[in-house]
Amino acid sequence: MGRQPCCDKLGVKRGPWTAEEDRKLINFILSNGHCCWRAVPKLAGLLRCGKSCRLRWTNYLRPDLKRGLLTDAEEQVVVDLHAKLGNRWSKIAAKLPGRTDNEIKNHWNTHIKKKLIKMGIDPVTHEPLDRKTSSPATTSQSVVTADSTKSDEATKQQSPQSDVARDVLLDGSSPMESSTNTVSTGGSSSSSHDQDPLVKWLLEEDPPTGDEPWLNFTGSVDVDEFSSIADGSELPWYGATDWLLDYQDFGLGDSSLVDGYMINSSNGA
DNA sequence: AATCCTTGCAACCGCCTCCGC
DNA sequence: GGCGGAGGCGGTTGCAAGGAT
Repeated sequence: MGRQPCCDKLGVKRGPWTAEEDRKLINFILSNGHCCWRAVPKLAGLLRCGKSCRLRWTNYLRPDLKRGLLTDAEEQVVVDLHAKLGNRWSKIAAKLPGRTDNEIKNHWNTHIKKKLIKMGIDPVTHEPLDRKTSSPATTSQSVVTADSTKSDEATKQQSPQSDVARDVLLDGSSPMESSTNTVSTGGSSSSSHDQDPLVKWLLEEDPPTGDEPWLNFTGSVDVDEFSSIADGSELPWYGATDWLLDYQDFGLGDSSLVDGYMINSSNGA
């Protein structure tokens, strides 16, 4: 049986989102939440597929997102988590509030990977590159690490060798050494992950907090009235929307979005 | 100044997992 | 237990911006 496409490709817009589309999506989710992504585009008046809407929201529009490059400390956590979890970006992202799996994945591929290679660390196995060639047994074990994205068991059997990358970063020239140590307790001498509080934290399942305002926000804000909210303090995520002020930096400053959502600008300016 | 190359990131695609029926 | 729909995830692509030549 053929798999049904997630959405009818005919009449579905693709490519970069416009400010107007963003505005519609934000308006809709504010008013209704996102109970059913497939229905969102239709109800929001968007010619997008639900998947695209979800992606846009989670990766870009969500009000709790941090913007900008990952800090050194965050980068360190990513390396740690990657050594233990492999390419499970969503799990890694879950431990970094305000960061998305896509963002972390991109940052890994564009920054961290190169950094590790430069340091002589295999970004896949987190082992020294030279050791990889000299020890086939170790390498094959490390492949489990790399392929462990589908296997929690494999992840738990991870070799302690995977700490090498973290250790190098910690012992290296990172200016965030002290701050990373607050996260990476156990440091370079951690030979047993079971005793590492970080590992416990890393492998912990995230209990759903249910506090996410955009999930719980089922109030009936009238979209048309929304733009009339003067100071923004009535918004569920008030205080977490600073990034919206940067919209003008994205070249969207002249859009109608500003009228409706740049509430903080009228507040702070 | 023009062209080419590299980099960074948003977005898409297809598969996987979960959950309700 | 099987099936199908929906959401989630990770890999990959395409393009714009910046840098190098």
